[in-house]
Amino acid sequence: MIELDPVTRTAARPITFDVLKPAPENGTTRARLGHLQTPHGEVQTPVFMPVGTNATVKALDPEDLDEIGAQIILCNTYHLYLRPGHERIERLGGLHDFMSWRRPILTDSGGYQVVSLGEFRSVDDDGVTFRATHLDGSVHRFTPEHAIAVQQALGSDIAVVLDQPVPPHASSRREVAEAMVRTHAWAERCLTAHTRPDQALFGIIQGGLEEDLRAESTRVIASLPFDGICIGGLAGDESAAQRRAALDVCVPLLADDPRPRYLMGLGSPADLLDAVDAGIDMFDSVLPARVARNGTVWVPEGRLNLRNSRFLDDPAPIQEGCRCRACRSFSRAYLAHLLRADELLFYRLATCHNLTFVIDFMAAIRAAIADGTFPQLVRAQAGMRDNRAAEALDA
RNA sequence: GGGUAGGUUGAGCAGGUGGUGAGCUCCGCUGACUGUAGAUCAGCCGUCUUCGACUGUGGGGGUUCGAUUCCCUCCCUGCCCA
Repeated sequence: MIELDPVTRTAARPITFDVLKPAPENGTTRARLGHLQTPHGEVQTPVFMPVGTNATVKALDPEDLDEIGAQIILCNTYHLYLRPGHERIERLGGLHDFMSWRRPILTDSGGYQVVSLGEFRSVDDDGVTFRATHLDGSVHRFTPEHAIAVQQALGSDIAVVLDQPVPPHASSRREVAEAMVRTHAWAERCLTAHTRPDQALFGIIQGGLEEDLRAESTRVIASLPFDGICIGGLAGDESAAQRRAALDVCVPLLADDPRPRYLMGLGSPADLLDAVDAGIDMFDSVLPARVARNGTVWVPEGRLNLRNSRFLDDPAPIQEGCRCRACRSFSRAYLAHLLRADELLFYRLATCHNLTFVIDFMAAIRAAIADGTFPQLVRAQAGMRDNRAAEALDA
């Protein structure tokens, strides 16, 4: 049963996005406050989405995610297609039931694997052929239509088109242009293939670091009836300044566009702040969780590497006043011990902390936008560097 | 006391029967990580003046141009016998 929009008499969109507080007219910032309504609940933006590639945010369960305050998570189409299989998940009641996560889910299309599995795939105009090298080496074909079919079977709230990102520094202008044109063609094919009425579909802007290509891609993708606009190909090896320059091309062209803007793959606090300032509403990244598993935790002053011997006798929590389960109960010394002993609890606690840190950081950003102090927040954090915490400890 | 197998850089090993032992794995130290082939990866891990140099094969002595290697002796460890 498809609900009809009372005004347009067309099928209601699966999601709605309302800008609660637009960017100020005076141009000091493009940061804005938004509200996203999905079939599985609402999301306050700007938002950070933890990544749960294999239908789990590594080391956490849904109760942990609720406690952390995750509003929406990202899962991966390619990985779930390979294992356990999208049809199996569909038979088992869809991705939400399967993983027991009741809040919204956005699925990535497998487009990122075009880059990350660069050695194990080939791209042509019709799609991508992957070799599942981390499993059995079997060969799999992803076309735009297939990527949509898998995501419809999974039943995510938001699906994403198959695209072809390119690594910014390893690609010539011609390669960037070719991948962009292909991405545009695939975007249209995804729109045609997509039929699930309770699932939104986002398009993806590409164009590398070439200003004119970014602008062209923005215009093309924005001209299509997507429910949201992703900006892809940016959380790679480009500098913060290059990334900001690209955003400053894309976002102004979307100034009058009512749809949410999602910058794919960004996750460090400094990067998030800058991108919100540039006008981005949604983010995802493996960074906070991966970095946590590898021993680094984030604090307001920067980062702490719990592998460092200095923490073995440190009775303080990771971050004084932090509400996460690691900081509520445990010392840095205990966490440093768990890490050295390869104890599994470490991964859960460290991940809880970093995700709580990022999610609280986004909440602080929203609060600052709401009360008009966001530009001050940007200025206050302008010197934010990753090694400041270590310097503070040494001082 | 007799026999036997050993003693290599924090640990565990490899190698080496006259001509370069700094090789590996742990441990340890440090760094990286951004739409997850990542609870992973990289560098360091005897000393120093560190693109190199020096020292180092249980201790001492001997043979030799040259010894980790051959000889003598002592110490230590495991096992077997008494």
